[in-house]
Amino acid sequence: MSHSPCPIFLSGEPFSSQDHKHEPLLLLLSLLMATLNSLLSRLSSYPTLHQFDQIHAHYITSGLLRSTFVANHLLKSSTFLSPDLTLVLFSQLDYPDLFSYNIAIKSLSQTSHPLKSFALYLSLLIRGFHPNEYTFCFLLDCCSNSLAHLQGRQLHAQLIKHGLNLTMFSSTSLLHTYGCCGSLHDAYQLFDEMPIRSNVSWGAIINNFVTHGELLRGLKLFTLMFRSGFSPTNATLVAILCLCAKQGELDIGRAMHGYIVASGLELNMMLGTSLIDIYSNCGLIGTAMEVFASMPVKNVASCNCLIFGLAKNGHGVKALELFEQMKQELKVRPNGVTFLGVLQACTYAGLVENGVQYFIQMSRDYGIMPSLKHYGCIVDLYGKAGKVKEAMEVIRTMPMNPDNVIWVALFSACRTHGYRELGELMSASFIKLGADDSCGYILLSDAYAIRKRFDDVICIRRMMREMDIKKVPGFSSTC
DNA sequence: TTAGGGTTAG
Repeated sequence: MSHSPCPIFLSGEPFSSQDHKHEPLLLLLSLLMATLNSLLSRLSSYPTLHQFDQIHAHYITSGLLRSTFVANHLLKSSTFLSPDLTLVLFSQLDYPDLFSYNIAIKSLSQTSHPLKSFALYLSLLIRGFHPNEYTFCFLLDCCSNSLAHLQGRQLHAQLIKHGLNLTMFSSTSLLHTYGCCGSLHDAYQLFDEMPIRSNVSWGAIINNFVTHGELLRGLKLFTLMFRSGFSPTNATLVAILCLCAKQGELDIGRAMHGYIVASGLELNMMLGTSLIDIYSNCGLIGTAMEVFASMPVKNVASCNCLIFGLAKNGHGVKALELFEQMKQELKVRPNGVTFLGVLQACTYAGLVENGVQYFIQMSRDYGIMPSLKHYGCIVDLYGKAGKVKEAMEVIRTMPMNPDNVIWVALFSACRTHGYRELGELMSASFIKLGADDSCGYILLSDAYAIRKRFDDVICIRRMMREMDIKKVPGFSSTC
């Protein structure tokens, strides 16, 4: 341990190494600090609740907890366990300092009521503390997590008041908060005024535009970032790739892929999975498979992504082969999402029996309880195969209420496989329930049109107009 | 003397 001349505060009393009459006491303190350092180092990694409780108890019995510095270490380590635990500990502090307040505010940002942190902010001001950049970063996290635009603006004013508005960390946090609250103009203005920027601040502003669907503006900034001498972080690349996958921007996705290869970046889980998503969404399933094969490490998300890609590109059997490979060769444990992909693959390949077996396997072998989405897949599996009665039986026996998606799957099956009257009856009941999903109306109107009941078709279409229900136009994401 | 900004994936 170092014998720093820095005063150590125990019970509020400062001792200095320069004070000779306290030499025996200092020796004792040295021993105490050695023990303390050893204990603090045990807290520096991720403690288990049991370890935490042991150290907490030791601090209480030894009286060490009366030191705010020691209490702060305990407070910090409690954040690895639960924000509620941190807040309880904070409430028990007799003399919290700014550090303690900051940790408590940070913990509140991770709870379901982040804006309670403003009461702590007020309290620290009343106690005469001067908030620092940490305080504002954590408070802004609270605003971002609760989409509190007004409070974000109030903090902006406080930052100006405390002379911290142009610093890197607080500006980046603030522009992120503005972005989260949809205030892209404010975010951009702030970014524009920043005297110094980092690749994180570039990433934050690009992410703001990209997450709001403004791919071109994001890309413009992406180019500008290179010109300013900054390189994108993985987070920035993945944000752009995600939007490319969503919007079917194959050329941009390919250019990003080219950049990743040229700059020698490792195709990690995030980047690899995003590329698989783009290529499979754009119909280039072969390239998606090549990307998957070139990934040095695969996890459940990358496997799931390719299983879905194969299924929706009409390679149901290959998707099931990958599922088996995932379990046996890659030793990756499937999750609930994997089974959604597997069930969809069975539906597209018409493998009803296999699908039912996988549905059983999911809970029996992996302990995954089927969700509404899994039941939806089974209804669709039976429905598309013309087994309408089995599909109805699933709906009758499932432990939760069916949603619109499940009803629409059943209506479609009725229409496709000749159960027209049943489909009409269900669509009519669905509409009577006051559903605002356009599918029920469209299916019923189609059913009437097939039977040349055009007066009824007009009636349904009029109802849709009056209730302002619009059919979502079809679109293709392939290029 | 302890903390920090963006974090993205079926």
